[in-house]
Amino acid sequence: MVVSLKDIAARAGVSLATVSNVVNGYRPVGEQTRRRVQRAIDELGYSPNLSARHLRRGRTGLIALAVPELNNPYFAELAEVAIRQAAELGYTLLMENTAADRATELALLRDAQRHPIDGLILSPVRVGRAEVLARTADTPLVLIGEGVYDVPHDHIAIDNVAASRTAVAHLIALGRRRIAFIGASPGDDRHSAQLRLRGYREALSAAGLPAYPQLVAPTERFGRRDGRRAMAGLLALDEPPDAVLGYNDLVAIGALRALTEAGRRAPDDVALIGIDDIEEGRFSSPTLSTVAPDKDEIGRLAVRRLVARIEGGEVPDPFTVQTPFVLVPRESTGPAGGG
Amino acid sequence: MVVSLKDIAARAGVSLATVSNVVNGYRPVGEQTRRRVQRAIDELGYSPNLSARHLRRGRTGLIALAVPELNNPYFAELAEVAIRQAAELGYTLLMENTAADRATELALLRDAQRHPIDGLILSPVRVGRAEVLARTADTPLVLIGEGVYDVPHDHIAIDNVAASRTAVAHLIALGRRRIAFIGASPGDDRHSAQLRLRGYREALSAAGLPAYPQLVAPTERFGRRDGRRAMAGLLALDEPPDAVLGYNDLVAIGALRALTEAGRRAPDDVALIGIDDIEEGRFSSPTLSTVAPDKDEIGRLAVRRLVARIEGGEVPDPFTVQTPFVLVPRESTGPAGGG
DNA sequence: CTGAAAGCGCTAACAT
DNA sequence: ATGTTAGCGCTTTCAG
Repeated sequence: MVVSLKDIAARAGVSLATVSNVVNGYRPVGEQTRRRVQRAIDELGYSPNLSARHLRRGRTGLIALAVPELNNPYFAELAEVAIRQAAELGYTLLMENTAADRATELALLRDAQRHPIDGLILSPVRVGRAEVLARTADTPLVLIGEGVYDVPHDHIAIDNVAASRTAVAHLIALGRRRIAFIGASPGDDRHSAQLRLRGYREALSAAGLPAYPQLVAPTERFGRRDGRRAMAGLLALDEPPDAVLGYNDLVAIGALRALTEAGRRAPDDVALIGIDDIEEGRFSSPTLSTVAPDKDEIGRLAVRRLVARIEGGEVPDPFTVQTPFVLVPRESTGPAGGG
Repeated sequence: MVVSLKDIAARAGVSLATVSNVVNGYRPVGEQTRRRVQRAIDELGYSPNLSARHLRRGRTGLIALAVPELNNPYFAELAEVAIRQAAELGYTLLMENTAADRATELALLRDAQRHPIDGLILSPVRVGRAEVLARTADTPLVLIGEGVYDVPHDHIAIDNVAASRTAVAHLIALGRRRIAFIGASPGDDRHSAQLRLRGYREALSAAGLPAYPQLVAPTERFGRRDGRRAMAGLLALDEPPDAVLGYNDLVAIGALRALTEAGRRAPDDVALIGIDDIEEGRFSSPTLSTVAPDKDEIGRLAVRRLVARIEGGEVPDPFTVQTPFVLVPRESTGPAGGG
């Protein structure tokens, strides 16, 4: 049987409003009354009907985190943090998979999702500044992790250009000279791929190294198999690279596999580095060097920011936060022969 | 601005009920009327307020998938399938992380989650038959993937005993004789760990091989680092194993890393096999042999079954489905020296 | 085929 | 400190 406020009110001999106040603490309630109501609640096992509450309040208590791939451990790790933070703030977090699909991202921006939500955290990869600016939906929006800048929304991201510059500088410091980049975006979209490519070029140029176009390998998507295929291509060159930056750790791990299959070794023949710091990279052989964003910080900040927007009040203007990152050298770029 | 049924009704000059019928198709509507209403809907950009609908219908359109680790790629892959299937059936799927915590699992069984849901898919690891039987909540429940049998609920799982028997038989067929199992559950819970251990023992016994107790390594949890620690322990034995079955792929990958760190090789020194067939195992070096459950089937079936229960109608009695699995031999158990 | 109206359970404004 | 009540937006029964 399902008990409602009314049942509690009847049992405790008080009005609906009083029960509601005991439950929500919106108005003070006398100690005696409170106890009686609480007892009725416990005895009858009442829990509020959230649909009714939501209808009345105009809010659902639900926020969504939309990411391009659920399967990517980076996003799984991020989701874990975000879910916890959301729960702490009294919200439930819904995972949404855009599958890196432009239409899906646009639909989300338009608020056209199946379930009503109070706010959206979006990791956009196929929409850019223009589409975000054109948005008319008024559900609060927080952007994470990609390169859509200068829009009137909160945005939490690492500095993609600096991250990839750091990675390449590390390779250069180790004496590598023919450095490849795997995971350029073939089209105009996937903004972060372009930013990471830019960082790669900047690092080369800063070191006075030539940029060989054939060492920039585009990929369709950004998973392990894409990294493997691209690396196989690079190894088939007359002069293969002596180091590789992968767009992310997954791509780098795919590249590592291609290397192994070709009978070459990292870091001896080719040094490898990725970006993301997924746990997998700590257990590969060799372990994978990477640039580690602060996932905890990103996840927590995104949720807190969004909830602040939803609940209104004294919220500063939308702003972009660049969260810190650190270089994590591991075996795949270690001194050759180390291992 | 937010448009409601009333706005559409006014615009189209019809009653609320008619608009509702155009939207839901619950009763037939005249062609003329339908067109007029549809135009109003398009012009004003109406979309139903789901909180109101849910309040009225007594359902939320939300189902939850509760798993012990979001981070485990096996569950991420499963979630991806389940989310898609749910969407196809008009439901939104909520991910819930039990963190393999008994209290959390019990709370879910009691329907004590933050958000109201129409049904629950649970992968229980710390509760057993008794707790499930004691459940009084009437939200439909589908169990997946673990060893809670003979309860009046739908249950989708592989045959854990058979799966691990198959894995060990494979190792034996390759000539291995000192076979270890990593990932025994230290306590009484984590039922599936016990089932897989049983399969391991059955396979040894069927082949007339001795079961060395020191080759059964318990782990606290079931991640990569647990596998690594346990393997390091096994390698320190006077007579280390010549093959290892990991409770799951993650544990096996951790074990593989420990092997590499110890300067030994798979499969030459120790053959390795896991269970789950996560993508990571196709890219490790060596690639990881495994027993592959049909994740697509499990995810789809679980959701379909749950939705059938929710929507009532002609639903057969609760039943257990054992989904198929296949042995996937890869390099980690390949002929020694093969690569 | 269409309309009127009740009411799902709750919160919050208005009374007392 | 507590009670009364309108109404959130929708579905669905009852009338016509």
